[in-house]
Amino acid sequence: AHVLPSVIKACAGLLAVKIGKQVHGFSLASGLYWDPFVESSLVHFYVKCDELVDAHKLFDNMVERDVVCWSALAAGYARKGDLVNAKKVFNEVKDLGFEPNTVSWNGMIAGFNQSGCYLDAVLMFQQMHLHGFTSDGTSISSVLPAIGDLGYLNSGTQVHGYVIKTGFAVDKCIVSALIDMYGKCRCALEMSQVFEDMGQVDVGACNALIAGLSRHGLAEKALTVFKELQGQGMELN
RNA sequence: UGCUGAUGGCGAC
Repeated sequence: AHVLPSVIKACAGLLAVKIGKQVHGFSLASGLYWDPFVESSLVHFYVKCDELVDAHKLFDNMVERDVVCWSALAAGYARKGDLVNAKKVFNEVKDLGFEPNTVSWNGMIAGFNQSGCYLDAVLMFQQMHLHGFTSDGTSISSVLPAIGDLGYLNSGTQVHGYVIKTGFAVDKCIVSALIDMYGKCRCALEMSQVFEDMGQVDVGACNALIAGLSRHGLAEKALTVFKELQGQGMELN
Protein backbone atom coordinates (compact mmCIF):
# COMPACT_ATOMS: atom_id res chain seq x y z
CA ALA A 1 0.00 0.00 0.00
CA HIS A 2 2.95 2.29 0.53
CA VAL A 3 4.09 1.95 -3.04
CA LEU A 4 0.98 3.46 -4.66
CA PRO A 5 1.66 7.08 -3.69
CA SER A 6 5.21 6.78 -5.03
CA VAL A 7 3.99 5.30 -8.30
CA ILE A 8 1.40 8.03 -8.68
CA LYS A 9 3.97 10.65 -7.84
CA ALA A 10 6.19 9.30 -10.58
CA CYS A 11 3.29 9.46 -13.05
CA ALA A 12 2.72 13.07 -12.09
CA GLY A 13 6.38 13.87 -12.64
CA LEU A 14 6.35 12.23 -16.05
CA LEU A 15 2.92 13.59 -16.95
CA ALA A 16 2.02 9.99 -17.70
CA VAL A 17 -1.68 10.61 -17.87
CA LYS A 18 -2.79 7.20 -19.07
CA ILE A 19 -0.73 5.21 -16.63
CA GLY A 20 -1.81 7.46 -13.81
CA LYS A 21 -5.44 6.92 -14.62
CA GLN A 22 -4.86 3.20 -14.71
CA VAL A 23 -3.31 3.36 -11.27
CA HIS A 24 -6.31 5.36 -10.15
CA GLY A 25 -8.53 2.58 -11.45
CA PHE A 26 -6.43 0.03 -9.67
CA SER A 27 -6.67 1.86 -6.39
CA LEU A 28 -10.46 1.86 -6.73
CA ALA A 29 -10.53 -1.83 -7.63
CA SER A 30 -8.20 -2.83 -4.85
CA GLY A 31 -9.97 -0.84 -2.20
CA LEU A 32 -6.91 1.22 -1.36
CA TYR A 33 -8.45 4.44 -2.54
CA TRP A 34 -9.51 5.62 0.89
CA ASP A 35 -5.94 5.94 2.06
CA PRO A 36 -5.24 9.68 2.50
CA PHE A 37 -1.77 9.28 1.04
CA VAL A 38 -3.11 7.57 -2.06
CA GLU A 39 -5.87 10.10 -2.48
CA SER A 40 -3.76 13.19 -2.13
CA SER A 41 -1.13 11.88 -4.49
CA LEU A 42 -3.97 11.32 -6.98
CA VAL A 43 -5.23 14.85 -6.52
CA HIS A 44 -1.71 16.08 -7.07
CA PHE A 45 -1.42 13.91 -10.17
CA TYR A 46 -4.51 15.41 -11.79
CA VAL A 47 -3.38 18.89 -10.86
CA LYS A 48 0.03 18.36 -12.44
CA CYS A 49 -1.56 17.06 -15.60
CA ASP A 50 -3.71 20.18 -15.80
CA GLU A 51 -6.88 18.20 -15.20
CA LEU A 52 -8.19 20.59 -12.57
CA VAL A 53 -11.78 19.54 -13.11
CA ASP A 54 -10.98 15.91 -12.37
CA ALA A 55 -8.81 16.92 -9.47
CA HIS A 56 -11.59 18.96 -7.95
CA LYS A 57 -14.16 16.24 -8.53
CA LEU A 58 -11.92 13.72 -6.84
CA PHE A 59 -11.36 16.09 -3.96
CA ASP A 60 -15.09 16.61 -3.47
CA ASN A 61 -15.71 12.89 -3.34
CA MET A 62 -12.90 12.05 -1.01
CA VAL A 63 -13.65 10.14 2.13
CA GLU A 64 -10.95 11.78 4.14
CA ARG A 65 -9.89 15.21 3.02
CA ASP A 66 -6.89 16.64 4.76
CA VAL A 67 -4.65 19.67 4.60
CA VAL A 68 -2.24 18.06 2.15
CA CYS A 69 -4.68 17.37 -0.68
CA TRP A 70 -6.40 20.65 -0.04
CA SER A 71 -3.06 22.46 -0.43
CA ALA A 72 -2.36 20.59 -3.63
CA LEU A 73 -5.68 21.62 -5.16
CA ALA A 74 -5.45 25.27 -4.12
CA ALA A 75 -1.86 25.51 -5.36
CA GLY A 76 -2.93 23.90 -8.62
CA TYR A 77 -5.49 26.61 -9.30
CA ALA A 78 -2.95 29.26 -8.38
CA ARG A 79 -0.38 27.83 -10.77
CA LYS A 80 -2.99 27.88 -13.52
CA GLY A 81 -3.72 31.53 -12.85
CA ASP A 82 -7.32 30.71 -11.93
CA LEU A 83 -7.63 33.41 -9.28
CA VAL A 84 -11.28 32.85 -8.60
CA ASN A 85 -11.05 29.16 -7.84
CA ALA A 86 -7.69 29.43 -6.11
CA LYS A 87 -9.04 31.92 -3.62
CA LYS A 88 -12.31 30.09 -3.31
CA VAL A 89 -10.63 26.81 -2.43
CA PHE A 90 -8.13 28.51 -0.18
CA ASN A 91 -10.87 30.27 1.74
CA GLU A 92 -12.89 27.10 2.11
CA VAL A 93 -10.35 25.88 4.59
CA LYS A 94 -12.32 27.00 7.61
CA ASP A 95 -15.39 25.10 6.55
CA LEU A 96 -13.30 22.02 6.02
CA GLY A 97 -11.95 22.27 9.51
CA PHE A 98 -8.20 22.31 9.12
CA GLU A 99 -5.52 24.97 9.12
CA PRO A 100 -3.13 25.98 6.38
CA ASN A 101 0.49 25.26 7.16
CA THR A 102 3.70 26.66 5.74
CA VAL A 103 3.55 24.40 2.72
CA SER A 104 0.00 25.52 1.94
CA TRP A 105 1.07 29.15 1.94
CA ASN A 106 4.19 28.41 -0.07
CA GLY A 107 2.15 26.58 -2.67
CA MET A 108 -0.08 29.59 -3.18
CA ILE A 109 2.84 32.02 -3.39
CA ALA A 110 4.74 29.84 -5.83
CA GLY A 111 1.63 29.18 -7.90
CA PHE A 112 0.72 32.84 -8.23
CA ASN A 113 4.29 33.67 -9.11
CA GLN A 114 4.40 31.02 -11.82
CA SER A 115 1.16 32.20 -13.38
CA GLY A 116 2.21 35.83 -13.39
CA CYS A 117 -0.22 36.92 -10.67
CA TYR A 118 2.56 38.80 -8.97
CA LEU A 119 0.47 41.07 -6.82
CA ASP A 120 -1.42 38.10 -5.43
CA ALA A 121 1.83 36.33 -4.71
CA VAL A 122 3.06 39.26 -2.66
CA LEU A 123 -0.28 39.59 -0.90
CA MET A 124 -0.22 35.91 0.06
CA PHE A 125 3.29 36.39 1.41
CA GLN A 126 2.05 39.22 3.61
CA GLN A 127 -1.01 37.29 4.70
CA MET A 128 1.18 34.39 5.66
CA HIS A 129 3.05 36.59 8.10
CA LEU A 130 -0.13 38.18 9.40
CA HIS A 131 -1.30 34.69 10.26
CA GLY A 132 1.77 34.10 12.33
CA PHE A 133 3.86 31.99 9.98
CA THR A 134 7.54 32.54 9.27
CA SER A 135 8.76 32.29 5.73
CA ASP A 136 11.25 29.60 4.85
CA GLY A 137 13.58 29.36 1.88
CA THR A 138 10.79 28.29 -0.41
CA SER A 139 8.53 31.21 0.43
CA ILE A 140 11.34 33.66 -0.10
CA SER A 141 12.58 32.36 -3.41
CA SER A 142 8.98 32.23 -4.63
CA VAL A 143 8.06 35.75 -3.66
CA LEU A 144 11.23 37.54 -4.77
CA PRO A 145 10.63 37.26 -8.51
CA ALA A 146 7.12 38.62 -8.02
CA ILE A 147 8.49 41.55 -6.04
CA GLY A 148 10.96 42.19 -8.84
CA ASP A 149 8.30 42.16 -11.54
CA LEU A 150 6.25 44.65 -9.58
CA GLY A 151 9.31 46.80 -8.99
CA TYR A 152 8.69 46.86 -5.23
CA LEU A 153 12.25 47.74 -4.35
CA ASN A 154 11.39 48.56 -0.75
CA SER A 155 9.89 45.16 -0.11
CA GLY A 156 12.78 43.56 -1.91
CA THR A 157 15.31 45.31 0.28
CA GLN A 158 13.40 44.26 3.38
CA VAL A 159 13.40 40.65 2.30
CA HIS A 160 17.10 40.93 1.55
CA GLY A 161 17.73 42.14 5.08
CA TYR A 162 15.72 39.25 6.43
CA VAL A 163 17.72 36.83 4.32
CA ILE A 164 20.99 38.11 5.73
CA LYS A 165 19.71 38.05 9.29
CA THR A 166 18.44 34.51 9.09
CA GLY A 167 21.36 33.02 7.24
CA PHE A 168 19.40 32.12 4.13
CA ALA A 169 22.16 33.77 2.12
CA VAL A 170 23.81 30.39 1.67
CA ASP A 171 20.83 29.10 -0.29
CA LYS A 172 21.64 29.16 -4.00
CA CYS A 173 18.04 29.56 -5.09
CA ILE A 174 17.61 32.55 -2.84
CA VAL A 175 20.79 34.17 -4.04
CA SER A 176 19.78 33.93 -7.68
CA ALA A 177 16.29 35.09 -6.79
CA LEU A 178 17.82 38.16 -5.12
CA ILE A 179 19.99 38.88 -8.14
CA ASP A 180 16.95 38.48 -10.36
CA MET A 181 14.91 40.81 -8.19
CA TYR A 182 17.54 43.57 -8.14
CA GLY A 183 17.99 43.15 -11.87
CA LYS A 184 14.29 43.69 -12.46
CA CYS A 185 14.33 46.72 -10.14
CA ARG A 186 17.21 48.15 -12.19
CA CYS A 187 19.68 48.13 -9.31
CA ALA A 188 22.87 47.05 -11.02
CA LEU A 189 25.04 47.83 -8.01
CA GLU A 190 23.08 45.86 -5.45
CA MET A 191 22.83 43.06 -7.92
CA SER A 192 26.57 42.80 -8.44
CA GLN A 193 27.09 43.11 -4.70
CA VAL A 194 24.91 40.09 -3.98
CA PHE A 195 26.77 38.16 -6.61
CA GLU A 196 30.15 38.95 -5.13
CA ASP A 197 29.08 38.27 -1.58
CA MET A 198 28.17 34.79 -2.61
CA GLY A 199 31.21 32.76 -1.70
CA GLN A 200 30.93 30.25 -4.48
CA VAL A 201 30.08 30.27 -8.14
CA ASP A 202 26.70 28.98 -9.12
CA VAL A 203 25.34 28.56 -12.63
CA GLY A 204 21.90 29.83 -11.75
CA ALA A 205 23.26 32.95 -10.11
CA CYS A 206 25.41 33.60 -13.15
CA ASN A 207 22.44 33.28 -15.43
CA ALA A 208 20.46 35.73 -13.35
CA LEU A 209 23.37 38.17 -13.26
CA ILE A 210 23.96 38.11 -16.99
CA ALA A 211 20.26 38.47 -17.73
CA GLY A 212 20.15 41.40 -15.34
CA LEU A 213 23.11 43.14 -16.92
CA SER A 214 21.64 42.76 -20.38
CA ARG A 215 18.39 44.23 -19.19
CA HIS A 216 20.27 47.42 -18.35
CA GLY A 217 21.58 47.78 -21.83
CA LEU A 218 24.89 46.65 -20.44
CA ALA A 219 25.16 43.88 -22.96
CA GLU A 220 28.87 44.39 -23.36
CA LYS A 221 29.50 44.08 -19.68
CA ALA A 222 27.32 40.99 -19.70
CA LEU A 223 29.49 39.48 -22.39
CA THR A 224 32.66 40.31 -20.48
CA VAL A 225 31.33 38.63 -17.37
CA PHE A 226 30.19 35.70 -19.44
CA LYS A 227 33.69 35.17 -20.82
CA GLU A 228 35.29 35.60 -17.41
CA LEU A 229 33.10 32.94 -15.97
CA GLN A 230 33.68 30.66 -18.89
CA GLY A 231 37.38 31.07 -18.31
CA GLN A 232 36.80 29.68 -14.83
CA GLY A 233 35.38 26.52 -16.31
CA MET A 234 31.77 27.43 -15.74
CA GLU A 235 29.27 25.84 -18.06
CA LEU A 236 26.72 28.46 -18.88
CA ASN A 237 23.70 28.54 -21.07
C1' U B 1 20.16 11.66 11.84
C1' G B 2 16.44 9.72 7.36
C1' C B 3 12.67 6.06 5.85
C1' U B 4 4.46 6.50 1.46
C1' G B 5 1.32 12.23 -0.33
C1' A B 6 1.13 18.85 -1.13
C1' U B 7 5.42 24.12 -1.80
C1' G B 8 11.01 26.99 -4.28
C1' G B 9 14.93 30.90 -8.04
C1' C B 10 17.61 32.10 -12.99
C1' G B 11 18.47 29.96 -17.59
C1' A B 12 18.38 26.25 -21.58
C1' C B 13 14.87 22.75 -23.63
